[in-house]
Amino acid sequence: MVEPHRSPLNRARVLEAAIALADEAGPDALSMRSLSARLGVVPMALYKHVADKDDLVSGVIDTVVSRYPAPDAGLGWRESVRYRVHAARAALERHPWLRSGILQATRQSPAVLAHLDAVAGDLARAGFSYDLIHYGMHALGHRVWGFAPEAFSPAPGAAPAPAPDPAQLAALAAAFPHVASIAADSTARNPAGACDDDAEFDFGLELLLDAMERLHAAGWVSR
Amino acid sequence: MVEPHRSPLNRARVLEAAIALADEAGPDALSMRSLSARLGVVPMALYKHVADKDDLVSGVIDTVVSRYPAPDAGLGWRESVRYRVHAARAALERHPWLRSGILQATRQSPAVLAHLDAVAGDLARAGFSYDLIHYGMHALGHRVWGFAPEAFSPAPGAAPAPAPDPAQLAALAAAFPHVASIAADSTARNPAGACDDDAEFDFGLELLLDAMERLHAAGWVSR
DNA sequence: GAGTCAGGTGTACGGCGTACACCTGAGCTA
DNA sequence: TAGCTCAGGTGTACGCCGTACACCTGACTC
Repeated sequence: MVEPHRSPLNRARVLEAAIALADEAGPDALSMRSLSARLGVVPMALYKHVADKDDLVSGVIDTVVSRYPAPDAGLGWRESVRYRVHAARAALERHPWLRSGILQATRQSPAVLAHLDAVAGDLARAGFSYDLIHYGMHALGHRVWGFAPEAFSPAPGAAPAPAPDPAQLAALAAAFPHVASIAADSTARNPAGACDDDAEFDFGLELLLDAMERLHAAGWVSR
Repeated sequence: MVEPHRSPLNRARVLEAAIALADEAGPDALSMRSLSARLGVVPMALYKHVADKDDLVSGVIDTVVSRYPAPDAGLGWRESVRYRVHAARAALERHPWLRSGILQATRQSPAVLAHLDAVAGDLARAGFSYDLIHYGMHALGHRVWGFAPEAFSPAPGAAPAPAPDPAQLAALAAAFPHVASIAADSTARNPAGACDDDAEFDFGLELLLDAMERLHAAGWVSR
């Protein structure tokens, strides 16, 4: 019945399959049941390799983050941090579900810690105080993972603008004039209509790096 | 059998009960079934007042956000924005589940739009260009909702440090020296040990407001 | 007095994570 | 060689979830 000598599962193969499944079908499709089906195995078999669902997604995050490339050693702190953040952003583009995974996983993972440690190390080597590094990284927030903390569209995979009829749209513009003006200004500048995600992301990133540079030079101390 | 003339449900009462339930038992306990039980009604009855679960949580968010107080009209743009952001933060403290709700809800809500519009309005009245307002609010990100985009502990309600044994801790410190140094520096400054969330939040907020002020004065334009 | 209809009911389906008992076969030891 | 251990896969079951669909009921209208 069983394939002769089907090599036994292990954690790495489970995680790899989970990544592939999420890539193909999105984060919601990553269930213990569908994953086990993909591996030709019964759902409970996964629990021999993974403590629970949370451990699974933490492991997936860990696997992906552990593959972030490292910047050249010779780079300045700013280029180095930027490189790491953009590397995270690039991974996010290849695995859009990563965002929800990072938001969902609760177990701390070595690779995740290593990424944070590396960013902190870039700053420490440049002479930043750990006090400033600490506060600065909190200010950076999710940006160190390559995505901005969006206040607008919480779910980036949701319905893409349900074609609002003009009357409704006019009412909206009247009720929320400033939001409407932002939209108008934005489409005037970029007729394609959508936000320029990359530009906005880099705007925020450089803003914060600038600020940290200035505070470092000024000998900032907390409180 | 039924209570005589039990007043019929309506959307507002459903949302109010949902808020109370979330306050008492957390966001995970807010299910259609438990909510209906609380209202003495069968689960499907809720669907007469709410389109689906997502509509429920969107409605809850809308209700809470619509109660954010408004700053005095005479305030400067900076005080006004700060007031709104801190008002959101205060609401978050009263309803910790709000964070997960905001992250989870996908339907756009009038109150949410109004909050964003109000912040944008504060800036617009001070003469900021909509271009800068747009980019600036993206940089602010979730901070306009009163919570920082945490890169460290994704789930603020999770296990509170599982008392790691010293050997393990030393190994961690060796593997992640910069993270360890940050922790050491932080506990040296604040023997209580924990991060000073408020100080970190305000640090990031003021950083961004400073930057926006400077860019505005310099006549910044995107691209 | 018949019709409409808002609002509450009951049943059911298909999904989820996972506890628990069990089986199986390879590898070791006596 | 007989028996043991034990890692790894199985099968069944439970309790939860959101919600589709058909139904009932009682108030209000023409």
